[in-house]
Amino acid sequence: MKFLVVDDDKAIVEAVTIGLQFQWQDAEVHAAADGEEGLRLFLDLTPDVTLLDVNMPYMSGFEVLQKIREVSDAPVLMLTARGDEMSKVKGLEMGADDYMVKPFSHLELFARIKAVLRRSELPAPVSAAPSFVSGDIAINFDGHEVTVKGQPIKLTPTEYKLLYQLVRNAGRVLPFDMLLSKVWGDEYRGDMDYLKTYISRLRKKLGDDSENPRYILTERAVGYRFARVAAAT
Amino acid sequence: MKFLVVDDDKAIVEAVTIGLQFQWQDAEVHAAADGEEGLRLFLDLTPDVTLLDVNMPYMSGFEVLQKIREVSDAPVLMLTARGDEMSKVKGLEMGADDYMVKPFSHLELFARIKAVLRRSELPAPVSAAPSFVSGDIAINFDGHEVTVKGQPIKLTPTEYKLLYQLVRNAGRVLPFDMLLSKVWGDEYRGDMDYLKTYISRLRKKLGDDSENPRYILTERAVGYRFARVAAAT
DNA sequence: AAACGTGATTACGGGTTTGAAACGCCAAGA
DNA sequence: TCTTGGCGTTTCAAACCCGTAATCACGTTT
Repeated sequence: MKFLVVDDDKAIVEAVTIGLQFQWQDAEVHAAADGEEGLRLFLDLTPDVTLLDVNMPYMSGFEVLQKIREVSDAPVLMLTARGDEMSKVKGLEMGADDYMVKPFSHLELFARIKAVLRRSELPAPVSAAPSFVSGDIAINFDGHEVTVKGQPIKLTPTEYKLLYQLVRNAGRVLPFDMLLSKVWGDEYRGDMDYLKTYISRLRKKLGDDSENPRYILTERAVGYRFARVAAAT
Repeated sequence: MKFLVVDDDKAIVEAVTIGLQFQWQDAEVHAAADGEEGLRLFLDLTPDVTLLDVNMPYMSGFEVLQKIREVSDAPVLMLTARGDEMSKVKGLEMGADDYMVKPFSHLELFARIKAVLRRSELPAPVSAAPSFVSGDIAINFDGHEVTVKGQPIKLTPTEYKLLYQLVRNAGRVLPFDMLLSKVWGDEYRGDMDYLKTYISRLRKKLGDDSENPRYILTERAVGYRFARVAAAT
């Protein structure tokens, strides 16, 4: 879940950021301190939810909201110190999804964000096409599906996680320690035994030959690298 | 536009009614003075928007909301004299779209109703989607009707919600925690027992074999996935 | 009042995955 | 050629994960 927080009050940004990361484990929070920067980040990042302060230098929250609504229907919650009616009504009429007056409770903010997300979360089109293809291997990340020469193969969770890390960084050498910490956890750094075992299992399932590997290449004393191979026609 | 106002304070009902009729010329406003009547009217009328007071005789607004959410996703705004945090958060978590504390400005109320309507009317593709078909299974989202090989089967509300989540994201792995939070609520994250039981029941009713499932596939240690199957001709 | 349907919990069995160790092989350097 | 460090493979028992049946509590219906 990607959030954008636009507010010139650093204390608020920080507090909200921490709260969001606590509520959504996969929260990716970006922050902007003024309207212009906020709009730029919005266009760049296309966040899932935007929290927008009204009173800001350079460009007010209303202006930012207007620009956002010209190109996007993404959920926007306005935050403001002013509690007056017309400001609220104006924000909502302009297309904001909710409007909160500072100071607000974090619990309420999160509950309102969830309420808005419930409504706006479209069924997010699931593409049937694999999201990664290399040689005979195709991977659909949405469905955790891996096929070799069109045949689906079964991977255990750990095998999948390892393959995922390799493929995500295809073409780049991943140091052993980095793979260990990403797949097993930080405390497993240096424990080559796991890696050796699982790389071997992966190669077997992918039909790769360690003597002459096509996919998982070994960089001696450094790490592994997933080969970027032209898709088989 | 059909509204339902549930509140035991006649003055509020009357004022809101007049306001609604002023704002929406084609407004059709129904009123109920207590929770039971409110629920009954809701089921009878299927209003476009429901305004629900929390403190009412016989059946609290929370109870009414819960019952409503078992069968419908229609927009609900809670109204209350109590302004305390937990009450707001509870209402929003239970599926309310907004939560206003009395006394409130009519302008703000209408602005919020409009904001909620904007959101809830958009997912036209969902409600318009005639039905979902996969293999021998056909689902009519509008009527909550599910048929297997042409035979209609009865699902309990919880079973339906679970199936709905799976089908809505057919082809995508849904993590256990996500299913738990969507079907039972955020506070149930980690409680695998519910999921296991209901998945088992669903599979039985759908005629699916867990050893070799056609529809609900298990991604060990990750989640469940509804198979994307070509419709049986 | 009794039967029923539903949702919430618990307990248990079977299969799969994982961790850990042992062994084997190759390549680089002495 | 020998040695050693670095990587690959296999094996097996313990741990874990999932499916299902059984039970309980509660509210509704007959």
